[in-house]
Amino acid sequence: MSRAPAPAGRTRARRGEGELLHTQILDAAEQLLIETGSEEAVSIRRIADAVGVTPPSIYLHFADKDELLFAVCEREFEELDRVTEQAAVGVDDPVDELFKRGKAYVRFGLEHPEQYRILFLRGGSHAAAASDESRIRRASAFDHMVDAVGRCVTAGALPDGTDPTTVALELWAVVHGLTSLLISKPMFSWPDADALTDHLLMATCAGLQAVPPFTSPKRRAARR
Amino acid sequence: MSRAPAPAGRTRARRGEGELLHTQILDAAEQLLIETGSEEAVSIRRIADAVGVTPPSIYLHFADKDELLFAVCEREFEELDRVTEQAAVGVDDPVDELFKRGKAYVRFGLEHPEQYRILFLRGGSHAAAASDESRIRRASAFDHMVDAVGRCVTAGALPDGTDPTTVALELWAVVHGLTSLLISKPMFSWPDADALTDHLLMATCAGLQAVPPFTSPKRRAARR
DNA sequence: GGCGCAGGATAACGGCGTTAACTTATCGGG
DNA sequence: CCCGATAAGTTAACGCCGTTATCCTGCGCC
Repeated sequence: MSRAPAPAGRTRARRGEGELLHTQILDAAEQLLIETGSEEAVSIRRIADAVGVTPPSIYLHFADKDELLFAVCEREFEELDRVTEQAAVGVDDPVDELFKRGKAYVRFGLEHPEQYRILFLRGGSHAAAASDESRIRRASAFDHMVDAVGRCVTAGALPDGTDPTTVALELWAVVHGLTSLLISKPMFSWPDADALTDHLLMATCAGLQAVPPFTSPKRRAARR
Repeated sequence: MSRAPAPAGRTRARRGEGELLHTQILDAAEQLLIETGSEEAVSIRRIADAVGVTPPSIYLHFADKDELLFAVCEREFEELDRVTEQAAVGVDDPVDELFKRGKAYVRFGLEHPEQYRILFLRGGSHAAAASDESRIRRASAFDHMVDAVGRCVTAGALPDGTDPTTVALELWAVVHGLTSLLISKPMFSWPDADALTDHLLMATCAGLQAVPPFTSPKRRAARR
């Protein structure tokens, strides 16, 4: 695993093309992350070597390592949105659409475990600031899920008074729980992931139809 | 935040009492993890300083840092079992018991976020080998959950033919999904965590009662 | 043709996990 | 009573890491 001594072919970018290195860095980091399958194996120095540049040059384009890794995964997860959208095309039954989206989500997470870990299983430092609501929403996969839940409500498949955002959060929690457990406990003797996702989503949807919608406890016990 | 220059009071253990340092290391690591709330801030050197010993001495008692951190959290999560067991005492309705256990799980995770992250949100290297099924089961909180689901089945609250282990996995995924999202996306504008847990667990349980039990897809489509 | 500045490179700092080799105190046995 | 074996550490060092301050260099415009 000796660090490759750089492609050596790189020549310095021309005047306006500093942005070029930016995407080259992202590409190299992404490939390293996929090849090694481990975040800690992706070091600034390794990325720099892969691009054919010295480590400090990275900092001309990214504030720090966290931002770089997050940018890699943000790019990767634009594909998550594409995949889940793709899974929903041509599906008429809005509840079935929830299934399809959920299954596509789990499948995608299992196919990109290390990126999934970085995006969703961290918290520290500025990563927390970088993963705030605005960025999650800009990824838009979540918003699309909210819309799909909304269609279930208007179709009468979910009770009146249901808040689509809350239900989307709940469904997100379900598929995220499955995905992250499957990723981080691979030694566990799991049933078939796809069938399990199916069953749990079916149960959850059936349950959400049967129980009264979520209400915030704001005044359920007025002021303690 | 200058590293404390060691309590300086420590004197070398006597002949048979090498194990003493073992628990002192665990104590110091646990306290550092709680104080700083971040895994990366807990370094071997800091732990050694806190105990009043030099870094290599740690390796007389732990193979590497992963094993140390995991040991810390394993200890912490024996308390998870205690807490969830406590939440279940005196609860007659077996389905209500599932609720109580789930809520206690989420609450515990939110109160010990960094330990939760280490135990459940990693995967790399030997950590994967260290978190295999046998160790999860020895933590026994999961086994207790399986038993609780079993009681629901025998009480008729869950359909005949239900596999308690599968349902326990599903419920685990639900509470784990909520917990880990709440931990790693704190900036998101969440509804009240307790009420959300309540609602999602209620829906999931209602759904599990309503839909047919999980069946493995072994021959659902014989050989592709 | 020279000069400003974008696009890098060099060198270094402090911290990290880990290892090899050495030291020291304790304790059972002669 | 002392002595050597050995448990319980220490010292010194290696190679990696992220990051910063500083310096260089050649493209493109006047």
